[in-house]
Amino acid sequence: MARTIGSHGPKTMEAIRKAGLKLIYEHGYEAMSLRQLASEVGIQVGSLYNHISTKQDLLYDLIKVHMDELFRQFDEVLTGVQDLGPVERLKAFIAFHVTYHIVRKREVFIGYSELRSLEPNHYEEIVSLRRQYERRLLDILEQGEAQGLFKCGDTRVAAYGILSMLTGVCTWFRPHGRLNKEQVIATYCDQVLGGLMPQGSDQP
Amino acid sequence: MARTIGSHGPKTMEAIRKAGLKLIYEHGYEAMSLRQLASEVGIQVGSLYNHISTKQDLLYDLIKVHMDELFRQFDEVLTGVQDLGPVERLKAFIAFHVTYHIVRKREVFIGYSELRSLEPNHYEEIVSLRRQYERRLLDILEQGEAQGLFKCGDTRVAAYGILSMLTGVCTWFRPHGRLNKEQVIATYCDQVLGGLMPQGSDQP
Amino acid sequence: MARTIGSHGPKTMEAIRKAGLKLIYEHGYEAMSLRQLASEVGIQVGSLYNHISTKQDLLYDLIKVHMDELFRQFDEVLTGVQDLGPVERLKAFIAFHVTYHIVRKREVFIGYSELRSLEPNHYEEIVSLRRQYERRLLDILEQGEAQGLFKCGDTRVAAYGILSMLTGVCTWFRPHGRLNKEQVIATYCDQVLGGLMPQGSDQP
Amino acid sequence: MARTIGSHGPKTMEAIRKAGLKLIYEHGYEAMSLRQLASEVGIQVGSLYNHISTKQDLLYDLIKVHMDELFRQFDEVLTGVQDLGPVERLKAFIAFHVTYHIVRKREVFIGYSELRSLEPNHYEEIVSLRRQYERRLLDILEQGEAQGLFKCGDTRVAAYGILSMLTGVCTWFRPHGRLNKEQVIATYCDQVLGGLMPQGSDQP
DNA sequence: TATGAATGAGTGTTCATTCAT
DNA sequence: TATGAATGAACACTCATTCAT
Repeated sequence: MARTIGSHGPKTMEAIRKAGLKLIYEHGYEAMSLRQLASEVGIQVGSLYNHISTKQDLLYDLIKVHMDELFRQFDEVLTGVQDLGPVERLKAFIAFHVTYHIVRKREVFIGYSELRSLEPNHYEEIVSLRRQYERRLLDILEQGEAQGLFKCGDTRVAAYGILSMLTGVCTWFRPHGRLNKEQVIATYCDQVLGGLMPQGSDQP
Repeated sequence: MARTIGSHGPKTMEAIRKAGLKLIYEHGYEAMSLRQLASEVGIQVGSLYNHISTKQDLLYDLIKVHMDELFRQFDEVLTGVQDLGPVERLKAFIAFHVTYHIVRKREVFIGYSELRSLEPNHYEEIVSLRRQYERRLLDILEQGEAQGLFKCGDTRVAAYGILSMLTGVCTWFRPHGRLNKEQVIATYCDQVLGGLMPQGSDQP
Repeated sequence: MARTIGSHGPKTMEAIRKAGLKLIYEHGYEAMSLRQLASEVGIQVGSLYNHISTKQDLLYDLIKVHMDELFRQFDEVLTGVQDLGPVERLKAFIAFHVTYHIVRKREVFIGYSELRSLEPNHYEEIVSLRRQYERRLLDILEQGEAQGLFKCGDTRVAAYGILSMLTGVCTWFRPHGRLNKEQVIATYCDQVLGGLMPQGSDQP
Repeated sequence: MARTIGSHGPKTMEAIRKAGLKLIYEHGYEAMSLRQLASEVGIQVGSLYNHISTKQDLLYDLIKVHMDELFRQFDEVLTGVQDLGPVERLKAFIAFHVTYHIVRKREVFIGYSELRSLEPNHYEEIVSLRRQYERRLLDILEQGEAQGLFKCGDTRVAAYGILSMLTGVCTWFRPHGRLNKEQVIATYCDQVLGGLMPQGSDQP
């Protein structure tokens, strides 16, 4: 009984990824059982293995795809400002990072909270990607520091601080809450840039 | 002739708490098995139950004690500056928060990453305590805003941002790394206060 | 092409019920471990859960099916004498009850000795069924009493006594023992009916 | 710290026996844990072992003491009628058996329902005692049969039936229920003796 | 591709029993 | 005699994974 045109295989895989995202976000990787996952998808647990190889691989896949997408969107957005100065590029970074972390809050949350559930190989790979992403921000800060526009104290500490601050939105931002995305971005732009201005600064 | 000095009961309980802290920090609550825990402590798995009632209760106990200690130390430290202005109190808060999150990095990490592993009752209680702690910072920011010393955009968003930034240290700070605790505190004081200064300010 | 004839699922379930019946009869519900049960069936303990939901549910299932079968056979047998008088119907009841309790001695034994191992819901349901069964006998006795054929003293006490007497066979009757089933039935018919006859009883 | 006069040792043992009787009656031997028992008594579980040697021995002790008491009371009561005829002695037996099974319903219930929980040695001993007790009734029936006073069909079957009937009271009799003990005894005397009477029985 | 049944290792928890104090 | 802590085996149950159909 060969594969027919109407095969719902890809649909099933997509349903698995979606349900996996939801369940891991809600209960954590260790706490999510494949029985739960299968039930959420509406198939039997054995059938999962027609689509995934192991539970671990599903986790890796979700995180890897998220990281790839993070870089893809980053490049798409930041390319438009690559010729501008550090201040403009930092603003663009903030806007992008906050937006992505609001829109993909579950992927993002899993992407760092379940790192420790990854097997060593996968762990190393993803951590390396995260470092590359941090480097994107570090580059901006170092350039700004070199041009006398920023005064970071320590660029690495500043970068970690900024990333922590911005990433935090995925834990408290509510889509229809008191503030909209743009207001949050504006607030954080002020706060971050104000924090980096050399004394007597005049940020807008 | 009841409890003698040589009694090892309390010692065992302390060993369980210590090992539990370590293992949950390293592998997560769900991934830590009581067999691992007992083995780390050096007793049989059944013996754990002479000291804890359930695995869940151990988690709750670790988090609750940590929250209580957080408030206790906060009160101890902040009492000394309670009559000073918002700027000084914010600096004291930053110094305290960073210090606590460096010294108790494992308790702190568990305290938010394993919230979802708490049973509903426990969850509500701890989340409520966290909100009370956030309020401490909010009070400082609101007072500063009222006195025209801070310009937060939105005090709540600012508070979340500051907390995220400061809390982040527990994930990357290394005791004998490039920077010591005081340098990190100084850097973050500049960054946070700079971010809150209204006009072309000149924070000390 | 779903379930095929060779599928051993139903066979396994039947083997579990059979082995469960045997082990609970021999050792009691509490004393029977699922490891014993699985071993008796020839599968791994975890595989049991492809067929039963809990140990408790297996017990309930065994007792419920037995009670249903008791009523089914009762109706089948007693329907044939429903138009006859109380004496004939009591004889039919005795013959039926003794027969069933000899043929299904294990189900019957479990059915009352493990009642206390049932969860409250299940307990209530089964006890209610048992009361309905007792009522069948009570109806006969009351009708006989009303027609002046029986002199029970107290119909309820008489019914309990008769049921206890007849049910006892499942603890001592041996299939190829000194007496066969028909002889036991005859003896008990004499004894029960003699005990209920009004006339000629000259004991003080 | 030697044994003082006020030692409550015997009192503790008595409390253990009483609590054990209650808990085994309510939940069964297998289902009763020594922790439950200790808690009911108001001591720690380890302290039980100052009074009992094993859980099994407690069960044996409870049953053995009950059997001894059964014989002791039987002898006390039946001695008074040992020179009378089978009818009077049967009546005395019925009155005694019912009385004992009402007053000591828990001991009696445990005495047969937990037989299978006894170790082989203990099991054999108790079963042997039970057979001796049955023999007491058998003697009466055989003598009555020999004298033409009873027509039992089969004395052994009749004895089992009578014992089952009378023993049943311990499962349904309620001290302040509709009927008092004397009424039950009277009813069963009529029923049993009526069932054994030779003449006037015209049922086929 | 889906299913239901199987596996074997694992889970948190309870057990009767022991023993130093 | 009582205690609290320890033991090691056992418990019912769940897990991710496999595989014939």
